[in-house]
Parts: sequence; structure tokens; C-alpha cells
Amino acid sequence: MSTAEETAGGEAQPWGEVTPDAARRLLLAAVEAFAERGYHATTTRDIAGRAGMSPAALYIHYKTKEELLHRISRIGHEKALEVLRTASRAEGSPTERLAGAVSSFVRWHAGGRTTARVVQYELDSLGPEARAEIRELRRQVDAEVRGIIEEGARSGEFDIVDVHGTTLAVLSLCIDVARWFKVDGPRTPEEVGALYADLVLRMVGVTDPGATRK
Amino acid sequence: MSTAEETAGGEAQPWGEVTPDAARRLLLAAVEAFAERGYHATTTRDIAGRAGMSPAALYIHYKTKEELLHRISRIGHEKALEVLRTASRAEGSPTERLAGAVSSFVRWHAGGRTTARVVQYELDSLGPEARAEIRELRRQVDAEVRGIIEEGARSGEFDIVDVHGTTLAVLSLCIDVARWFKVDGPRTPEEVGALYADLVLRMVGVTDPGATRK
DNA sequence: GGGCTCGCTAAGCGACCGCTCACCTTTGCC
DNA sequence: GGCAAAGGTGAGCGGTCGCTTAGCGAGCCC
Repeated sequence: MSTAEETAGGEAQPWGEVTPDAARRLLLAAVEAFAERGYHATTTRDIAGRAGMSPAALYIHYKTKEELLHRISRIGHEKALEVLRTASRAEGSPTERLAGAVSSFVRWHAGGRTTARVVQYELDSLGPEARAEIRELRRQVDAEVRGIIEEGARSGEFDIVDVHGTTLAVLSLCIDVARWFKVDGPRTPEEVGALYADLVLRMVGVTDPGATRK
Repeated sequence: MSTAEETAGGEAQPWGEVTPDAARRLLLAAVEAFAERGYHATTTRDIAGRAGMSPAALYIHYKTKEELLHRISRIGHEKALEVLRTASRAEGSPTERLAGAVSSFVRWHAGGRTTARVVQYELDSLGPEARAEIRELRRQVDAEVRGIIEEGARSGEFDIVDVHGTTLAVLSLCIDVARWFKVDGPRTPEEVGALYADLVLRMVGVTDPGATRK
């Protein structure tokens, strides 16, 4: 808890739930490698090498290379969903909750860009059953955002023509952050989060975000 | 010109400039394979097989597998840039031109999703020089959109806090269409283009799109 | 302190990769 | 008909892939 293992970006002690230690090191190495080169271009020798182990060591902790991706993808999606749920189920008006959800979700994608990249762009590299499991988590992510937008539309706080389409666009905007965000770029994850929250409020027709606060 | 080779989606006779015929068939096969499985997961045997040729035939027309990706990427980016330029340099107010540019660009990504997927997501699979060349094309894409937004901001037609950030978000939204769009999904490329144009106008602070038209 | 388990390594297996090469067929020109 | 160029094939090379297996050393139980 008080160790110096927190990254500056926003991922505080990620993969802490993965044990034993060697398994976590391998998983972390795999996340980096998959994010840099993609799943198919990454070799098991590369992953083991990054973790300071021999190629065979990988197979003590994971049955196949795909199981590594599956674990990364599931834990990553669960984390993302948790971040989104915490924000979207907080107290406040739909406007406040949508802004909070978008800025949290964007911060997660920007700060943990390495993980987010694997989570969002290596879905097709999974086998059919694993992919189906992950899709269910993604459905829940979608439902969470759609819920806020529907509520804001019902209350008249938002002005929305197409709830599903707008939900899609909001999520799309957030997810794509993982593609373009660079840690040494001109913006911090917090700045992008704030900018995107503002843009999303405009998309749902809120012209004065302050109006619903008090 | 009058052949029945136009796809319903919006790509009218793509890759027509690639000759001879065998080279075009190989390139088309590569686009499909890269889009489905990714560059690294695609084998030269698979590409040749889809084109109805032996694996060796590929190397008569292309030096390496990477040259295929390079050609696809360059031609694809040039097409995308052309689509965007045609719309953004049309007559009309910044509002009209931004809406036109976004809807065209989105239609290109949705209708030609196979190509767009390769163009937008396989950039990192290119070697350093090829990647640098493509990056220059992407810079021009960015400049085209930023130009309209800057003009609208200067004229007071748009209400924008951060020109660069907004440009980034607009392009990001359009590009991500290639990730999620499905040809058998509930929306046509035209519908997504219209929806996104509307959302983008809201992002730049245009509340009544009709106001600038006459 | 002997045996047993656990985490790991060195070596390597069979498969498949990108790519090459020797050779064959078709086409057009004189 | 002779013949070169162009476009294609079958076989296969060197290398690397995901993954397996035999064995090694450190720690623990009694």
C-alpha cells in the first residue's frame, strides 16, 4: 500500500491481484509487449525475456500465450467497468455524472494507455469463448453510459435525437484515446479528461454545465 | 467505368489505379486479410490463396509483405485525404463545410471499413521510413480539419476553447468508426455520417445548424 | 538428513513463417 | 517457326514460432 509502485499516469498498483509474483511479472511484461507490437507480433520468448525468465517459465503460470491475453483483457475490462461505474453511480445530476464518467474513463485510457491499448485493440486475437466473455463486459460498459444519457434525456436535461447513437459516439471518443495518447505528448490525462467531458456535454445538448449545480 | 464493380457501401471501384490485374487482386486480398486478422497474423500464403495464386506469385509483383501494406496504406491515406479535401474546400460557411467534411470522412470509414481498418490500425506495422511518409499524410488530414475549425472560431460562428484539442476529438471520433462499424449492423454509412456531423457541430458550439444557411 | 514438492532452465521438437529458385507456359514480334 | 519477355508454379531453404520435456537446485516436513 505504501510501496513506491504507483505510476505517475494514474494506474495505482495495477495487477496487484495477480499472484504469485512471477506470474504478475510475466503478465506485466506481456501487457507492455502486446501494447508495443500487438499480440501476434509478440513472441513468448520476448515476454519471458522482459520478465527476466526463460521461455519455458511462462508455461508454468499460463497454459498458452492466449491465456495471458485473456487474463489481461478480462482484468482490464473489469477495471475499466469499475472506474466507469464508480463515476456514473455517484450522486448528482445526469450532467454531473456524465461529465464525471467521461473524465474518469478518459483518464483511465490515457493514464493506463499501455493496458488500455491491449484491452481495446486486441479483442479479435482472442478465441471465440474468451471473446464472448469479454463482449459481455463491454455490453455492461455500454449500458452504464447509456443509462446516464437516457436519464438525462428523460428529465429534459439533455437534448438528444438518438440515444444509442450518442452513447456509441461518447464511448467511441473515449476509447480512441488509447490509440493516439502519448505519455510525452502535450496533454496530461487530466487535461484530456476535462476537455472531453466538456465536449461530451456539448454533444448531449448541455450548453451551460454550471446550470445544474446548485 | 460502366462495369458492375462498385460496392454498395460507398467504395466505388477502389484500387482501380493498381495495375496489372494480378497485382490488384493480390492487393485486394491483402486488404481483406489484414483487416480481418491484422498484418502480423496474416501469412503470405493466405494472401496468395485468396487471390487464387501460389505463394510465390506474390513476389513477382511485390518485393515483400511489408511493401503490400505500405502501398495499401499510402493509397488509402491519399483517398481519405482527397475525400476530406473535396468536402472541406467546397463552398459554404465553416458550419456547412465542417458538417460536409465529417459526414464524408465518416462515410468513407464506414463504407470502406475494410480498407479503413488497415489504414488506421496497421500504421505501427510499417518500417520507419514508410511510417514517416504516412505520418506526413496524416498531418495533412489533421491540418485540413483544423483549418475549418480555426476559420469558424475566428468568424465567431463556432464557440471553441481549444482548437487543437477539438480537432483531435473530431478526427478521433471519425477514425474510430473503422473499429466498431459493421456492415450488417443497424446503421448505414450515410446515417452514421449524418449523426456524427450533427454531434460534431454541437461540439464546436453550433446550436442551430440552419442559421448559417441563407 | 533423506525424500518430496515447487519454480525454473537448457535443449529441442514439429510446424509454419517469409521468401527464393529452377523451371514451365503463354504471348507477341519478326 | 524461332525466341525473348512476362507471369506463373512446385519445391524447398533457413529461420523462428508456440510449446514440451528432462532434469536441476532450493526449501520444507518428519
